[in-house]
Amino acid sequence: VAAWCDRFTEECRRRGIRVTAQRTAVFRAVVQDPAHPTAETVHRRVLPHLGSMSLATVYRTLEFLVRTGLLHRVSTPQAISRFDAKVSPHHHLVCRSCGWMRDLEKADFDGVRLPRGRLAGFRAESLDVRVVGLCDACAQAPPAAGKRPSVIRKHLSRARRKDAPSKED
Amino acid sequence: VAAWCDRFTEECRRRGIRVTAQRTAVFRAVVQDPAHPTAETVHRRVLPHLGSMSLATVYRTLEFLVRTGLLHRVSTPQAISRFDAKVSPHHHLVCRSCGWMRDLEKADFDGVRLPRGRLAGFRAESLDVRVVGLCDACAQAPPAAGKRPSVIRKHLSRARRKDAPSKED
DNA sequence: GTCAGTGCAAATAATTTGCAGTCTT
DNA sequence: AAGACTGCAAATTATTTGCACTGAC
Repeated sequence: VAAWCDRFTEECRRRGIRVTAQRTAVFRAVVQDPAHPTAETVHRRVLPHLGSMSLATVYRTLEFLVRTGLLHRVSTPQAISRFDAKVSPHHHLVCRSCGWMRDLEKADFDGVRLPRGRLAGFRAESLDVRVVGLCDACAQAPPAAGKRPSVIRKHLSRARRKDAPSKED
Repeated sequence: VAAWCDRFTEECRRRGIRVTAQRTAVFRAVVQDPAHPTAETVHRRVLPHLGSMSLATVYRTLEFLVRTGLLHRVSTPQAISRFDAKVSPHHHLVCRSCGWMRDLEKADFDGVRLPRGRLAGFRAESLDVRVVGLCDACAQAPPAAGKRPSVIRKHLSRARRKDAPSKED
């Protein structure tokens, strides 16, 4: 973990990217969280280390790091961006209910190959296998009576989302 | 295509779901568009047929159809929801730049299996292979000088998004 | 006739941005 | 010192919702 952050600093220096406390903190927050945090989760995690950091800067920094290739943006069924510090090829487990994610090793799907001939007119760059389902917590959670867990966004109020998506620390 | 709509009507009747012009139109719009339209694209496509339909109803209807299992919601790198009328297992091609999507047959990745033992504490339900890259149009598009195509949302202004994401009819 | 379904406009929620001040190189 | 980075608050954009009305069964 610390190694990643060192490599991060190196990489930035090498590219002439300024190394600020905020950038380092954001990068570390993503590295530390295997659940692939949202911008808001990153913000919350970064605050204790920096005293203060605006959410806007978190967004700007995440965006910046994605653009420079130091982070990846991953999409979830909730249509809320999450971020991944592992930029080498790998796959994902994703909870369709809360958006929680976890990495799967590339080796878990080593046999998967691009289907030749199916990709006419498309420039394929990467292949991502996602296993979709329910995470532990959501599988246990009461099915909410008659309601099915499909109305996604509105149930993830700012307050609640603080807990679910990033269980581990 | 027409067959799908018939099956749609049947299925609704059987379940006691009211069949309205709007629902039929929304369903057909999704069926007809292999690029997996966004809510707004659906809205635009539905207008000529109905004379008028509010965007709010489009959202409500899409949400409803997803909840009843008649449509699937698919996530994109842009964090904007897109919809898919093919509810049987299959895979996707997705453009990382404009969000355009296309189906890949299940057969294209038939060898893919869930990695046993890797899924402890996770209730896997489905497996989705996504080939990420650049669609024809985005691959041709000028790289915008020094800018990389990563600042996603802001470049997809309402006006522009009308064109790109749903090329085919 | 009844109640689900719809339109409209206002409310939310995630994300972006203008501007002025601060800090890295 | 120069220009990149940040904070704050306001702006955007996608999506949802309250309420009154209409239409499907």
